[in-house]
Amino acid sequence: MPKGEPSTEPREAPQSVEAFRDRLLALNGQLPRRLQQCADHVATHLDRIALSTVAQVAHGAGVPPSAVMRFCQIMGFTGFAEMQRLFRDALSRSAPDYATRLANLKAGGVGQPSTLVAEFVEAGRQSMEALARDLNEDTLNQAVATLARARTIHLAGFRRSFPVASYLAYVFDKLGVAAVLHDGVAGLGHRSSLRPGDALLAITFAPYSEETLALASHARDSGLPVVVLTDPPASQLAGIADTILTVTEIDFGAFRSLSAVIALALSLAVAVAARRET
Amino acid sequence: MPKGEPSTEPREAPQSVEAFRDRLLALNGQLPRRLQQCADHVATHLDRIALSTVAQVAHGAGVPPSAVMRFCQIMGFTGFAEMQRLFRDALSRSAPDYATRLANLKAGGVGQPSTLVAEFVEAGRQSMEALARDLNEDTLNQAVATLARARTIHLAGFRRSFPVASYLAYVFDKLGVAAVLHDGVAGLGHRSSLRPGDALLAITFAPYSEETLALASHARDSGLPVVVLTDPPASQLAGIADTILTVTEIDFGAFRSLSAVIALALSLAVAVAARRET
DNA sequence: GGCTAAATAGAATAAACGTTCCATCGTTCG
DNA sequence: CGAACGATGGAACGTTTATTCTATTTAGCC
Repeated sequence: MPKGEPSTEPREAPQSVEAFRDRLLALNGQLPRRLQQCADHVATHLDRIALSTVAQVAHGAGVPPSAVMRFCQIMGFTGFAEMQRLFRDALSRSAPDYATRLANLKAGGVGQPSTLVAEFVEAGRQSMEALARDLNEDTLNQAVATLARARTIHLAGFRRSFPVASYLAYVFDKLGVAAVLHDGVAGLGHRSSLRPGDALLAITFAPYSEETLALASHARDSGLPVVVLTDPPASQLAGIADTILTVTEIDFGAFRSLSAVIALALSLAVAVAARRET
Repeated sequence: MPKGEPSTEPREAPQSVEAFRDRLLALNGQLPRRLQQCADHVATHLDRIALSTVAQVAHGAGVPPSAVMRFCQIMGFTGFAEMQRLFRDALSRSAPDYATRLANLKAGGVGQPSTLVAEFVEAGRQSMEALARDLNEDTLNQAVATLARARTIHLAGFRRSFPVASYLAYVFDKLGVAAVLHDGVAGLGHRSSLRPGDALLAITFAPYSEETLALASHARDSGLPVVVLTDPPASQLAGIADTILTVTEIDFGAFRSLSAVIALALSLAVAVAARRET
């Protein structure tokens, strides 16, 4: 970063929420007290701006309304109204009339296929939000580190977890990462393929399948690290896994969309592959 | 429905967006011209209310502002402000600070696992929205009808579609619907299991896998109905499928989240099972 | 420690907006 | 055909909310 601090000088207003965040970051630390309070509060409640008044934002930040106005001007806007428009536009673009469409699909009547689609879409969306909200970054990093060290990654997932495991097998193959899918074909386990230096990635949801638990125990006994992808609470698994990644998948009826699980699994796979290459 | 038309009489205001829609439906057809215009416009742009002014809604509906005010009162609210509060509350509940959280995850830095999660979550969410937006209900109903008539449903899906096919096999099994997963284990096809009265459900994305195309052609030649779940444009498939369901899955990098495909596939399965039971 | 400049808070102002009211128009029913 | 009622549009009103201004305080610098 060059000397001098030109970033509080007037400039044109951010044209997107991303640009807004960038400017907020650039300003951080070189603002007077009250404006810094505004910046802090706004940064952690970006989504509220679209629906709040100046007075509400000011109250949230613990400053008088006039401080919020100065903050808006420092950010490059003529005032609060112009800043708010940026967030309102973003908000209405993000949900053009998605909600309406969903409601229309649902309104078709119970049992109609389109109603089911709406319900599953809704369940998937909620699952995604839950994943983003509850993700434990430390645990994820730990899982990536463990798997990146492994020579071969063994994948376990049966019944409803099998699609996830098989997708991981496909993705690891494409990424050039050695992985074995324990699919139980022909009634055979692949236990003998577990070698020192390998790791096990198990996907299982309560009630846990016996095959998965057995395989995990076996791997543990052989001294291999075990990473488990499951749903909370994972209390039963504490004894047989080194790293436990939990993900809350919202069900609709008896079935789950797998959206969040797959998103997490994919991230894990891509991160592991990236870590290996470097 | 009893005689008389009490539904335009004063009553308490709807407490939820669902209740609002219900009341809108109940009122439909028994409103004076201008109020009906308001109702029509509001029904198709439910999401805009939260962020619009009276003047904007009025302009959108092609009526003077005072007509919108009367509409709000007919709906049971004291005025536009009270009605708007309902939608604003719903909007802020739906995105508590999901957007902020996503941005924070992304801000972790390129290559960080948490950044990947944010990207996959975002891709999944967009895919879901695209599905809800673009779903062709007629085609879906047709697919359900076709599969519900089949004695046995044959499932085809290889490579990255295999997780979807295998999940469908699991779900059909749980639902008590006869289904065969053509998994290509041992290099065998299951062609001989295709019998008259059966149907084929194939999942494949461009570039289409040869196995799937071959199986679909074979089924077609045998006179079996073929339903395909694929991505647009599906022009190549027109010749070998009776029903083509398209779904746009947003990719992140080289991989797709499968969220939308799975949601659609699940809906299909549950609808087919429901249709059979009756 | 006093001088200068920036920062702040609160009140005053102005704009935007929701709401109400009333005169006019159209429709229906006697 | 005419009276009565409901619907309509537009203007006036009052409230809410953004914005500006200025006196006062605070912080920085010689």
